[in-house]
Amino acid sequence: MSERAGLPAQDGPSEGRSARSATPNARERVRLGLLEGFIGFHLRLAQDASFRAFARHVGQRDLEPGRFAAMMVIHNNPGITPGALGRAIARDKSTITPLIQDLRCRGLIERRPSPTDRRSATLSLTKAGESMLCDLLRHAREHDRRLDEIVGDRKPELIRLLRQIAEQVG
Amino acid sequence: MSERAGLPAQDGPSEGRSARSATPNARERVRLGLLEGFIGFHLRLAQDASFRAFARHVGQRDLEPGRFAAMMVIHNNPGITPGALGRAIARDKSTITPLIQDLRCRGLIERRPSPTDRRSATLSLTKAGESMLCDLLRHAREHDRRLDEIVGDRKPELIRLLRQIAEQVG
DNA sequence: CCGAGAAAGTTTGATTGCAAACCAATTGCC
DNA sequence: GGCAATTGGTTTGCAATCAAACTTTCTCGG
Repeated sequence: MSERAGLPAQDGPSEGRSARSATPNARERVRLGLLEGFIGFHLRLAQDASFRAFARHVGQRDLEPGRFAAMMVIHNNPGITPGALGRAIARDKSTITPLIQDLRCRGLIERRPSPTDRRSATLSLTKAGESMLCDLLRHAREHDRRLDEIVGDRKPELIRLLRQIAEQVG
Repeated sequence: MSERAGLPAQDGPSEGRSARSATPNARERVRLGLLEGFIGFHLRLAQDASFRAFARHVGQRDLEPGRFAAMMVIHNNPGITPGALGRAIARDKSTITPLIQDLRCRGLIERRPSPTDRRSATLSLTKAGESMLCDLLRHAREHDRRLDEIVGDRKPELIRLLRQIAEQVG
């Protein structure tokens, strides 16, 4: 490591505000040092910001990004099992159980015993689930359009990179 | 195994490789549908994978990504306040409090009352903290090099995009 | 067949994180 | 100077996760 071990100039002990809860950013010069070059760090910031924005736009109407993704996958794969769903959206199976219960309680999905495997179950959207999803999709698109604006024509490349990271960093 | 329970499985460009633990092979075609085009979704998958890999490489030695980032920032900004730290790494202030206590308990950072503001405090790494950070940095670099391989020469562009997302999606 | 081991889900425990309520100190405004 | 509004931090409550233990059911080799 290096960069600077003991840094001299300490531009006034913090002030302004920025990243989180409030305003864009005033002048709060915090040095990130090597962190600046870590992809993982920026991934987290971006994901966090995106998640938050999504929750604001869409979540208002009773559904956060996670649930939304789950419903999308179930919609596209009616009869999918909880396990496969978990793998598709990268959630542990123990996280899926309560998620399913929640969606079921709200009458959005149906869960019936698998005809071929008595341990397992199959999931599908209910009528209400379909229409809720349809509604959500409108807002989700709107949100993603915001992201699209930011990345512009680099979107395909960005997604390609992100997917590679997700798949290959193992 | 009756994978992909009832789905008609066809063209879908989504050749879903398993995401989470286990199931390395087992061709499991889950269609993501529109989700495929959502940047936010891929951000989450990538961030999750990255986080996990980091934790495996580095975290083994008692420190997860979050703590590491915090220490990096403190290292680069000795005397920083908890609030400014939180904004720098995008963590709520209420999350910072216990984090600081934890690092303090381990003797990695020091926390002293701010000379200028009696509400606030200043943070800095201890000797032990510095050497621990130095040690972590080696492993962190190694981890990030893995990411670097994946993104190749698109790294600057990727980071630029991620930062724009983090900043502008407010 | 039968038993060993894998796999699907659920349960439980611990961690991480946000948000809102709260307290103390500071700043601003008159 | 004095009081309201703001800001820094802490506390508390709650949601989302993961990991590991456990139960039931499947699958397979012999």
